[in-house]
Amino acid sequence: MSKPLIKTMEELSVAIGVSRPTLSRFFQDPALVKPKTVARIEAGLAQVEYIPNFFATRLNRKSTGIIGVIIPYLNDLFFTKLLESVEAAAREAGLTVITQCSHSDPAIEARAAETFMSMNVDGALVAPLGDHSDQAVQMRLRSRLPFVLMDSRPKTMLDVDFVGTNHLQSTGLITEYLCRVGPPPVFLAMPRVNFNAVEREAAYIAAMEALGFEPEIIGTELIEEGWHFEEHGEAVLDAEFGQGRLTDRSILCVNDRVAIGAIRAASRHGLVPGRAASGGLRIAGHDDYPLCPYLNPALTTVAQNTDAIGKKAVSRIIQIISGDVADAAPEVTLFDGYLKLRESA
Amino acid sequence: MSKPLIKTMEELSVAIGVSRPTLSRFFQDPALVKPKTVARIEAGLAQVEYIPNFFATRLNRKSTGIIGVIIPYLNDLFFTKLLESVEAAAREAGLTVITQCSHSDPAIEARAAETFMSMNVDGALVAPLGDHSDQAVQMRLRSRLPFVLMDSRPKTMLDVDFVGTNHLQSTGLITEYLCRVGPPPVFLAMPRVNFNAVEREAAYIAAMEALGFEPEIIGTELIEEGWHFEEHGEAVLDAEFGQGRLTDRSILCVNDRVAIGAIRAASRHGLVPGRAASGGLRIAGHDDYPLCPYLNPALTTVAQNTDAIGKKAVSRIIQIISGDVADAAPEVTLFDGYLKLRESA
DNA sequence: GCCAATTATTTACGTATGTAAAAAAGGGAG
DNA sequence: CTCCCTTTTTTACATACGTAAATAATTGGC
Repeated sequence: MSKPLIKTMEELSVAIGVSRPTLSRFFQDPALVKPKTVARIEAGLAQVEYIPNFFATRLNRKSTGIIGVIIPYLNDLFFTKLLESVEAAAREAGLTVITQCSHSDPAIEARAAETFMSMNVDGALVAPLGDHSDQAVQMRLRSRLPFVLMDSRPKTMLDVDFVGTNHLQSTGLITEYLCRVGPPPVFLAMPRVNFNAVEREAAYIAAMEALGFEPEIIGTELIEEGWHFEEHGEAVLDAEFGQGRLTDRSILCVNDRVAIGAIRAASRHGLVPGRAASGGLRIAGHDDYPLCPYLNPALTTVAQNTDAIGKKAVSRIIQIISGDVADAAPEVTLFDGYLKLRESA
Repeated sequence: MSKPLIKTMEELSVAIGVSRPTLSRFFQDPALVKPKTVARIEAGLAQVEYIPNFFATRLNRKSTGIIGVIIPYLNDLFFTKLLESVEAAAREAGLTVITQCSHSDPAIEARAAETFMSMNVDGALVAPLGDHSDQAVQMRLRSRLPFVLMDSRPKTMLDVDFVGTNHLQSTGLITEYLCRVGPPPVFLAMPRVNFNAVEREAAYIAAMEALGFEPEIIGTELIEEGWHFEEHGEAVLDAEFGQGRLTDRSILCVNDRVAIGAIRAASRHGLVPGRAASGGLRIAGHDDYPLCPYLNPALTTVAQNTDAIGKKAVSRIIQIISGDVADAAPEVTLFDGYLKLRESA
């Protein structure tokens, strides 16, 4: 039933009767070995169980064929979507991806970066934690190997390859939409610990001013330590609605998870946000979180093109790895968001 | 600004003036080296940039200190929650975790298993894909290294260490609850590609029969290729409600993501499921998906103790690794679910 | 069937670190 | 101050495989 287990290429070479280096070349690419020998090796391989040691191969090769990916949270479908896209693109390119999650902890994020350096990964793709990221470690990582930032970019790391969403465009788009179909929106922000959040806030202000409206921003103070997005959205609007405020306004949430909380707050106060709503309340989000179509009401939002972001991040890092970069000039790629009109606004 | 980069322990040893093996022991545990020498090494380390090579260390150590984790999907917060728990427990135990995602593809799952074997990981924690899993590869993995199954268990792998939820209890609990507060529930199942789904279905039947009710099951036929849970739930109930059926019944969904679709279908038909609902429609789920409290209505469900499952899986694999297992007898640990009464039922 | 050119295989060395056994250093008692 | 014992450090070898250069085998042309 179970084939004899062979641990090293050396053993395998005596078992099959081919030299070890030939086997090494076979495992890298069978085309490098004479077809007749290939057949002999494959016949032998069918008789035993052997897998080349991952560490030994990576230790010796010029290139490890690994790209390291760091994402900040796991409990957010936006990042898992992004990760799916990255993994798919990497797989297609024949790269192994090692993912590490920061779990909201700068120390863990820093250790992940060190792990990647110690692995001699071909390149690193990182979606940073935010303000709390240990930027010294990030810069060290960047200085040592091909490095592409994804999703959000610290103000102190502007001179870095980056792939993300054009928040000026995306937030502008939804702001304009909301202004077109109803009263100018209030912006439901969040504590300013996240670069994208701040950027969206700024984009909202710019769009409002361009349209001649007065920006109004709520929800920037931290309500409770250890908060989550949904909780935050619900808490802020619960307080507002409780005082009878904003019940007939348009509310643009900094992201969909906050909007989910916002919708919940609305329903707790007997309000039904919607385009044709009786009271005039509208709620919109940002990101196109996978569950948006299933909310009640279904959430109107701006989609981020996570698929394009992931693909581009991988293709860019491959480009840097292969060395055919025009200059030392970092490339910044921003994808446009697109409206997802549903029921809530 | 940037310290001189040192690539090998050898270089470091001449730079500091300590022998390489002493450095090796220092990096494994500074306590193995004389305090005076430790001070000298640390002083030297502060002057340069050096990180021991990940592959070289793992290649040589008796134990790699790595546990491999396989999860089936990334786009499901249940698994990300489980993964968070596993990573936290592993970190506490000083283990490095390498996670691979199957992306619903048995071939990828199989490759992940091979990667772990080629890494000589200390142990593997796997949440299998389901029917489609390549069980030969899994069994090979299991035969070669400490192996613990999480979340769901193929019928062909009963003789394996397993940590999961007691679905007989959890599904029984919610079934009984629904029977107590309203009409006996219909079970909204799904195509039988998932072991847990089948188990919950069976548990539902058992609970209903024990209570003297006739089980009713819907949604087992596949409606569309490439379906997702939410979509499935919505499609099945949309069809039912469209024909005027089930609108005043209790509906127990095989999991929360299906329930999310179910609630959506209800709302599209103007139905508001709830304990005090006018029409008598009730909807309940299983898992306590993180967004349940924010749905409209908030979803009543049975929570799986993902935290306990993750912790136990890690402690069990550590136990197997350290070799102090009573017998070759695999251990099966099932955690009870607990009711989360909210609004929908 | 023989020789040169080409391709395939092997020899020999390299990779960065772990580890057992041997050597050296240190520390305390007499 | 010396000797013995303990703790550190070093020497020497091991890990599993990649790779350039040298050697052997193969093929095609004559």
